[in-house]
Amino acid sequence: MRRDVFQAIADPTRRDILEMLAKEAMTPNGLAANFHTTRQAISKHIKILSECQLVTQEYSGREIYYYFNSKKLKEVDKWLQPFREMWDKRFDQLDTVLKNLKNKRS
Amino acid sequence: MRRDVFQAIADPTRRDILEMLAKEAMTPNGLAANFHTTRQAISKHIKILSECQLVTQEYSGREIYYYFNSKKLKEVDKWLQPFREMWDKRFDQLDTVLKNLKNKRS
DNA sequence: GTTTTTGGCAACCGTTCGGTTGCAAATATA
DNA sequence: TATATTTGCAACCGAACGGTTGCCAAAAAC
Repeated sequence: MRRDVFQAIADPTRRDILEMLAKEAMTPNGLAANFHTTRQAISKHIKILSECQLVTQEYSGREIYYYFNSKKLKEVDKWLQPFREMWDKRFDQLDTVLKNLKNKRS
Repeated sequence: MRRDVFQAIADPTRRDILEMLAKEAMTPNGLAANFHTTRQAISKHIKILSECQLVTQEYSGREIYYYFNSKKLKEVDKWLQPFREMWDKRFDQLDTVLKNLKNKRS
């Protein structure tokens, strides 16, 4: 079972969940109310997000509030970095991009 | 068949392929030589990358050179933007992030 | 104490995924 | 022309994915 951030954000529903949790911590039921699926389906998504630490939890009686953890998204940002330079700056080809990738591998 | 950039980069082999193509255009055989799988497996990955326009192709006789298209990765970058502000700047919580997400939805 | 609400867990189902093998088409080489 | 190389396509396989239903435990409400 591969479980990394890239795979976690591959699903559009999970991306929506992350966006909602970024605004405010929510319970599984609270989240599920915003989707056209069952609570269990959402719970499965939450479990995946938890496993790669994109969300954390906090118990409050019988309710569980899930919190978004932005730090883990850094991994994606980091991977994106060398490519970003390809469209960001004046050079729209290799050059420093190439160097960065080579350093990365060494 | 859902075929978007997020799903395309979910697979580690495909991310490796993109990094290689960012350095230089390559043929399926050339790419496959760098992996411990069959050429056909790599071809399948290339097909997926092609379908969401992360790579383009150019024929040269019987060979096909695949090129990396960085522009499509902007979609990921764009989605990441509001979250990036959560770890980049002084505020490590909502605020402008919240605003950005709300504008995005409207 | 009974009932309702919240939420996890397990089993199941159809589909997709990543991979392999086999084959055919097209180009290059002998 | 015969042969070898490059590549895509189709069929198949086991595993994972996304979803559902059913059930049970714990906390809250009555």
